[in-house]
Amino acid sequence: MTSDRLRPRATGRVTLADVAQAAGVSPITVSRALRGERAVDPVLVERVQAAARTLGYVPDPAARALASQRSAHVTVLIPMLSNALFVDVFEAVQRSLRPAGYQTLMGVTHYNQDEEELLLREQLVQRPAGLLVTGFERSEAARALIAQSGVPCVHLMEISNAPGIHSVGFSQLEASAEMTRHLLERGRRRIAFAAAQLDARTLQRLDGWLRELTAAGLHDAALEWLDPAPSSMALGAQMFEQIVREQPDVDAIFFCNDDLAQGALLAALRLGIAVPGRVAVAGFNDLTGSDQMLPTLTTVRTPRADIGTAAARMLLLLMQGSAVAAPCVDLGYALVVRAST
Amino acid sequence: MTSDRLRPRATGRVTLADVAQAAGVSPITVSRALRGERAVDPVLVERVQAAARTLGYVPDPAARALASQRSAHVTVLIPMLSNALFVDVFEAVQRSLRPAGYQTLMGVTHYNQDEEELLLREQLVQRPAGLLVTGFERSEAARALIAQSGVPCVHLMEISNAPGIHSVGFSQLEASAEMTRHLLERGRRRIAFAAAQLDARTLQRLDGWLRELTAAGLHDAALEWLDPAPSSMALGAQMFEQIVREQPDVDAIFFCNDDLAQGALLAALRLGIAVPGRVAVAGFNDLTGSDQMLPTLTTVRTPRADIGTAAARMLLLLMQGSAVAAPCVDLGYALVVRAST
DNA sequence: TCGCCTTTGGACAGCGCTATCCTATGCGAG
DNA sequence: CTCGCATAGGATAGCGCTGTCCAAAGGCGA
Repeated sequence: MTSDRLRPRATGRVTLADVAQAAGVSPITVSRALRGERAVDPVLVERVQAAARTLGYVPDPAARALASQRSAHVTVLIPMLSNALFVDVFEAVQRSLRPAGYQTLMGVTHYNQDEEELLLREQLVQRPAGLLVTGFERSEAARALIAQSGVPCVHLMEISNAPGIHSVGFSQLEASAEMTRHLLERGRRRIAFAAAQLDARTLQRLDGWLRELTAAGLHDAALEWLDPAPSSMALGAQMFEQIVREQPDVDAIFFCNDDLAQGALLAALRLGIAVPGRVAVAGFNDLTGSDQMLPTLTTVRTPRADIGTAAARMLLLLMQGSAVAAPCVDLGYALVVRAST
Repeated sequence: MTSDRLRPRATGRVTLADVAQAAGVSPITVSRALRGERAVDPVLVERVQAAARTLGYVPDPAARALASQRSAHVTVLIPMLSNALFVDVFEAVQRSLRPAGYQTLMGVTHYNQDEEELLLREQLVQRPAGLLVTGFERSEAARALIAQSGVPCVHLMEISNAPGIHSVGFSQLEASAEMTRHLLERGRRRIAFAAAQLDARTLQRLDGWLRELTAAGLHDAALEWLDPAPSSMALGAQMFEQIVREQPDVDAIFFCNDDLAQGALLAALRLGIAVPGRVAVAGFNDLTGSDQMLPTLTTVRTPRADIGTAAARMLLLLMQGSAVAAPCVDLGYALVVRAST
């Protein structure tokens, strides 16, 4: 006979031991049968599952975490919630992870490395089962924390072929280069690049634009407009006004995010500046509303929901210890040509 | 002497016992000193804190949850992430709860009662320290789950004076009524109400509009435009076109959310319909971009960040067992009159 | 001075689960 | 027929912390 108690738990909770008693097996067998861990006689599995169902047994995550030294939590670190981009990624992640029994915890770094490091420290203490982080730009200490923790980690948004690194994203640089080529093909020659929130991805987009303009022999430092402030429609409007005022010969502006571009389109309407007649406007990410603007906004559709889904799938594999066939998944992007160019 | 082990833990983790040994006290004293629980000699507290700092001790949340039967998690249930409204509430909540040592877990119900009930079930198993839910509209079973769990719960967005209920929000009905009165004062007589995503709050806004129009003797069922689809700029544009086509004498449209109203303003531009000349347009929530529209959008500013902050503060009190002076906090709203009316 | 009550430290016994080791059984090879 | 090995169930011992009870020390009124 097993050693499980006969008296009910003080807490009133249905425990493994209760199920074990009902099924006439030992608690450890219940544990194994329910988790599908090790081989258990199918007949017993059936009996255990029936007992668990009858008693309404639900495993206690805290006890499980304590005994096994790992939780069923996945921490997702994203830069900002006000950018719909990351909200979409997060929701896709959660949608994939929840059915697999994982809780998703969101940490917002506000584009701040110190804050990210602190969040990482706080989260790793909880022994998350997995980690999802945005991009590769972080402090040395943060990098070390991740590596030392041994927690499986997948990087979002950008891609890298570095050994041991798992990433799901697309080439920000190539996406930006493609948009720049599109503007060149439309005959634009004075193509400005306007960016806010100067994080790593923004700068990669800057590089893509730079590469193409340089290749075409059309680069001019006066065409670079970088503002470290957070991205917003208001800022886009303001940048647009400034650019057309200070560089009247500009015939296209490539904004590094759609919210800036949307603000710019509205500013153009206010100022009576013809788009794309006098100046073409392009955005990035294909956010909500870009297809409603006047004119509709040409942009780059980025696969943010797919990134979330694929990253979650990869993390699931890593968490169960499986090998990942392709540790670097490039989901690409799509140029969406609308009326603004 | 105490019974703490001398050999290091197998996991290599610094435990309470290690701190106890270093400080020369029993583990339970360390526990109490660190939590500020019960009275502990200030001298010992000092010594324990020093030892903990030196050893880099961090409490294990799983062990704590198992022993105390409650976690340091707070679950926030919101309807939708695509509505910036809830994202803002959530961020404010997290910002207030994190410094207090609580983890925030977000559950998205997609405006679906079954999904909410399932989420609640999943979450309550984890014995969260607190619960934040949106509004009062939920299944009987969900209500019972919350009540039986004994987990402190604060309701967001709407307010109620019902006994035992804790809520932070504002009167959706009064806010809507105020906007309707504003339109009436502007001389509008055929004021349509256009809503999507027909949840409880939307319907309260409908009631506010209805009350004022009825009071003014101007109600007409043909002015009600309700669409159960999710709210979006595209839908707003579509509704605008339909309304002006089917009810050409409409001289104002009050949209129940800013994204709809923004879409409507853009549709008006496309169609060459003068706003507010031929028809005034009003929104609700004062979302990003409403101040950038052409014309800028008249709307109701709702205190979403404040709701998150105040709700978190109230929950913190409830979680520590304190009495809450005012269980129903009305944070009000502000009519923001801009150019579209 | 005695007895009672308050204050504060500690021992003990779990919380509910799983990692680890051990044992019993069955089967094929030699 | 024996040995070795694979398979599957179980006993044991925690994981790291806190709730509960107990005991020792100190304070104070009668």
